[in-house]
Amino acid sequence: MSNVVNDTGRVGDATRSRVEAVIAELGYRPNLAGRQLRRGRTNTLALAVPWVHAPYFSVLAHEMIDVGGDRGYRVLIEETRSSRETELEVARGFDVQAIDGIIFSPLELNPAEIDEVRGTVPLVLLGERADPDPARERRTDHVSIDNVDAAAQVTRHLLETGRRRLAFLGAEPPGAGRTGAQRVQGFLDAHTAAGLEADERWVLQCPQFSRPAGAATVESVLPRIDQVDGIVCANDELALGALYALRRNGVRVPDDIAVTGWDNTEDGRFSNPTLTTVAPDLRAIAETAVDRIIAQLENRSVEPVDEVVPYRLLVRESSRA
Amino acid sequence: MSNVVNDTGRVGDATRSRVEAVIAELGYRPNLAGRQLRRGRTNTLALAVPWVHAPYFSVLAHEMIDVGGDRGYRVLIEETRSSRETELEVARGFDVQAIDGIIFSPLELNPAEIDEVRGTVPLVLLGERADPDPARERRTDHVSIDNVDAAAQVTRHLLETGRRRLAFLGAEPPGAGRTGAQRVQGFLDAHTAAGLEADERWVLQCPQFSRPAGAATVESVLPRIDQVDGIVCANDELALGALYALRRNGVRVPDDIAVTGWDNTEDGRFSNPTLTTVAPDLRAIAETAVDRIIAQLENRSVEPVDEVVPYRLLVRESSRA
DNA sequence: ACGTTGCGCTCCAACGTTGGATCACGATGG
DNA sequence: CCATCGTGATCCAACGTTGGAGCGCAACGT
Repeated sequence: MSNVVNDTGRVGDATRSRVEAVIAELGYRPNLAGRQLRRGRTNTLALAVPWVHAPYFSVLAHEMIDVGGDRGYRVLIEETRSSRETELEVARGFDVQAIDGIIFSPLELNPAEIDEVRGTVPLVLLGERADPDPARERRTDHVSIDNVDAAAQVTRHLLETGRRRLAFLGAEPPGAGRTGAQRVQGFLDAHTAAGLEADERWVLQCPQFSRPAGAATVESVLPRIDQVDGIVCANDELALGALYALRRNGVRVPDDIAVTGWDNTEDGRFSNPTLTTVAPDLRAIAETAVDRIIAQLENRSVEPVDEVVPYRLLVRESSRA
Repeated sequence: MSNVVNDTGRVGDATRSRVEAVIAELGYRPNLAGRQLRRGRTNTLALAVPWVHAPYFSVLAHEMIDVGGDRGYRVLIEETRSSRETELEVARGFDVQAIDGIIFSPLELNPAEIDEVRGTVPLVLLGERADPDPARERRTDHVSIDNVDAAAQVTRHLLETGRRRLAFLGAEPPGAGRTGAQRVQGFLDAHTAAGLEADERWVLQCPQFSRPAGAATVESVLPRIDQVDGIVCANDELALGALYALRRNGVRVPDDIAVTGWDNTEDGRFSNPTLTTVAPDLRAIAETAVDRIIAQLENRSVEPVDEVVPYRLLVRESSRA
């Protein structure tokens, strides 16, 4: 019977059609638990992200589900809620047997910490590239765009269109390897390359990468906002929050201040003004990540890789000269 | 041993701690497949939505995951991609044994069609209320806000603030019980109640409830856009698309035309102008839905219910007088 | 001293699937 | 006519968990 369902073994034509008839008649569906128990595989991948409802992650989830489906895998979404505890659970390979592999977009943990606790479950990290200690040998697959490079390119774009006093919104302390830190690095690099010096007082941190946080941070520097003529934001949500706060206070974008985002979320494509942004190739990220998991499952290429996928700079109204 | 893990049966203190020590030492985690096979339960619910990346559904998913987690259930997301085929699979109770219950937000199927094909898996429908044949006996649980009532309230709000020639964006043919149809109904009801007559030529359909679709539909009626002074949209995304198209063409919101949305997505809270919207109580929807599934699982109250959860009208800039 | 009670430990079948091992049978070759 | 071979059907153990059945033992009552 399993030979008919899975088309294995030697089965005669007569028996085959007889079995098929019964299957159709009873509406038989193989029990996944039994199958899993026997096979030891679930054909299920987990995608662990901080929040499903963040625009970037919801689109990422959509792409992963799509790509996973193409490859014969169900993808289930796990929310870490930016909790260190939950992220550690994920890195350890939570719920091991129920899942064939984990695609993990960490927020609180850096690659070194993940390498330290990770088990044997196939794991691919998204979104971080820099490491606290770059010399350290990586043990885990990794997929992302070149954050430093992309941030430098946005910054150069603003400098080249005549903006001179730039702020950065969504910075994070260097050394921990967080996303915000890498993007700040590119921001600073671009200044140096242009023979300019970035003003450290305008490298601003935000409690989260959300619209309310972006708006609140801009509000807090409003008294001296006329000192800057451009704001590079670590993501679209911060940028949209910034746009909101600026508009509320009569600052015109892009006339008085240019604003750029990151992620190419749909909100930024339809916002007023439309948002200049860094557009990572999400499809490529999803495909690369899923394929790496499959490679690990098949024991091919045990060597951890560090895949860099393309991105594009999309210039829109918010940074017009 | 299972007696220790699950705290069942009679176990002495000595044995208990001895077993616990071994569990800790080996890092034992119960195998879910084995457990499921034995127990016949998975403690997993499926949430089936058209798209994960639509803002409304991504927030809904977030709430479901949260509420499900509180109740001891993992929630996994299924994308139907607005495919009739996939929706039928879901209604039939796809992947039965792997899932304890399904929370289903249908797009293409109406309640009657779902009742017809549904199996025995606990099922709760979201978002639709009207039925092609209201006299028909419902067989499936149902949770939503009162769409007709809410649409009437938005429309009344516009009429009361002096708007007189209103359009509706995102209509759907009546009779099929689709969301858009119910909201149009409320729109028409409010006109009648106010002793006015809605202009049928301004009841506009859209291919999808998305920003691009909203923008495209507004573009298509631009030549005669000065005939209206208010647009009630079937959701926030359509409304944001409309705002975009209007702005591109020099129509001022709310000065020339008022625009309202539906869903209270974050995009509408930070858009320019901010968007008047109908805010369904998502938390209540999630809690009610999950609790109904659990009730069905426990065989309590086999009677299908039709729960109506609260909503609020949030008036923002886009409909100011 | 023996029977009874009940606590707590050990044992084992069953959940459904799978695929190798085993077995039955007809065909072919010597 | 018997031995061999190949085809295809059937059988069964194993995956890990669970909870009831069964059993040993100590405490208690008579």
